Amino acid sequence: MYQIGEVATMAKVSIRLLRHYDEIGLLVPSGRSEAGYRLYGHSDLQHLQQILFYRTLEFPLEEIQRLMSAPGFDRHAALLQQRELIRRKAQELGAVLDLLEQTIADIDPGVQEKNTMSTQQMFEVFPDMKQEYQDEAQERWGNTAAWKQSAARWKKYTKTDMERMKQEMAHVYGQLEKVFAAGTRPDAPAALAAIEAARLMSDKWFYDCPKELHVKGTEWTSSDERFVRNIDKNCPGLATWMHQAAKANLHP
Amino acid sequence: MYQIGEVATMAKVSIRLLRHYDEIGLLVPSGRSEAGYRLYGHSDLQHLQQILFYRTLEFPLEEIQRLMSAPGFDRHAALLQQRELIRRKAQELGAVLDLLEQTIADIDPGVQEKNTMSTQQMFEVFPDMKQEYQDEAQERWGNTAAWKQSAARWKKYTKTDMERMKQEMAHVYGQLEKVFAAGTRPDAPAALAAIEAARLMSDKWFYDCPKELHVKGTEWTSSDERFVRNIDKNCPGLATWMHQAAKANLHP
DNA sequence: GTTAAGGCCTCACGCAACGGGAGAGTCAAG
DNA sequence: CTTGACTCTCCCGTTGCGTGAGGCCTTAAC
Repeated sequence: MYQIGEVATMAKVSIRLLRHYDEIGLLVPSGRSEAGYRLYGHSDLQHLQQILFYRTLEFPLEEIQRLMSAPGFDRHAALLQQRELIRRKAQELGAVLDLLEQTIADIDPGVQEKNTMSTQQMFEVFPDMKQEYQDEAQERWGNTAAWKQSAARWKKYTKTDMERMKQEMAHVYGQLEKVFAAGTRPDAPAALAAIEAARLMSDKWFYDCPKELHVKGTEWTSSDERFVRNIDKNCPGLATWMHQAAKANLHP
Repeated sequence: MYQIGEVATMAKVSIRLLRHYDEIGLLVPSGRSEAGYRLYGHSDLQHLQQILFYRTLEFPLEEIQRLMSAPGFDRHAALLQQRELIRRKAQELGAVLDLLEQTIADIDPGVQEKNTMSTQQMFEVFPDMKQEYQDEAQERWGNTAAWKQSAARWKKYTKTDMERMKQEMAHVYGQLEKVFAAGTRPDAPAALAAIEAARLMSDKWFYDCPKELHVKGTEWTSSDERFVRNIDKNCPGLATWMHQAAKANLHP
């Protein structure tokens, strides 16, 4: 367990930043000392590292928070994606470099050759960092309306809300795993009950989720390796089974 | 002459940003239409490009403004420096990439090998963007105290102040050039008067500038090719001559 | 014992760099 | 002469922290 100052020097960030991340719930230290000192464990450090990776990609903090505490978040997959995005960012920097070279060449030859560079050229490569990468993350999720709603709701959740949500989720997924592990067929009543509970949870915490959308949702998660790996962690095949159950639940 | 919207689409920035840059005096369009519409000329576009380069390097706007309207600012030199800095930034990104690879490798092997990565390693490479590059720009200037004071003063200057300053500077440099062009020796009374005027101007607009510091200042500018090129633009040898005059002015 | 030096805590305000309206004038086209 | 696309000037809101102020904890030195 490290104190806040140690973490700050290790990660070369300010103490204030760590406190800020605690305030907004992005990185809540896993313990407190008797005197109220923040105590960070090793998992917190991993968390922080993740956050810093996202930050180099200029993700807004809120986005980072949503991503990292999303139901299907998988560290390994996230790292792979980040690698990809950082590669792309490096390429962009390369483009800027090229533009610089060009610009230099354009005004270099001695006194004052006429500017041969078109106004289009002049600005072609500047990174529009604002969205770019986030959009990518969203595409994977597919539906934008639902996404936005989810994002909007997250804003309002307090820490206690989050706690409650986590508990509910654990319970619902526990049920699903139990039913699935028992070999229940996805159109059996017990399966339908469990999947319905999952749907209602999505509806409550994330976005309006009618049965049709839930079918879609389970389809995505069962076809995206990142989610599958996480959902199937304890129960291989669960993701697909959930999708089938959701379909069966359409016409009970 | 382009309207604000055209510039915005060309440079892929928001209209609001352009207005903001106008407000803070960073990029004041070179004209206005009768109706008060901002009109941007080609030089404004060049200016904007410069600004965007600096912004990719995450220079604070105020810094950019100071640099670009500094007495000895030279576009070509600036471009060269920016190239260097962007190269460095690309390297940093590369380092982050390496760290990502390492981290991935560290948790990849199947189930759960123990984390072999030290906490130091975990954070070694994250760019401390805050200062880094600006410091570089400052080093060139040498004296930090004077620099800071200069920076502090700039904050308070209004546009009209800037106008007045430009006029004064033009006048003082005009005098210097005239005296110099006449072949006056740097220790002649006319030279001393002109250099003293220059010193007082520095003192007034930039930072407390006793004669000793002015000697230093002229020494820097006469040994830094970027300034020399600008000062000597019309009068080759002026920078060095000013340095000598400043020395002579120590003991008039 | 106490006292001084760090490190930590919680407010709380401040700041940069814009985003996003509101309300109103301008300008070409139909 | 009106409509739609642009533009203008306020002015308030937001994100991601920086920077104290004022006060408690802990340790090491006098």
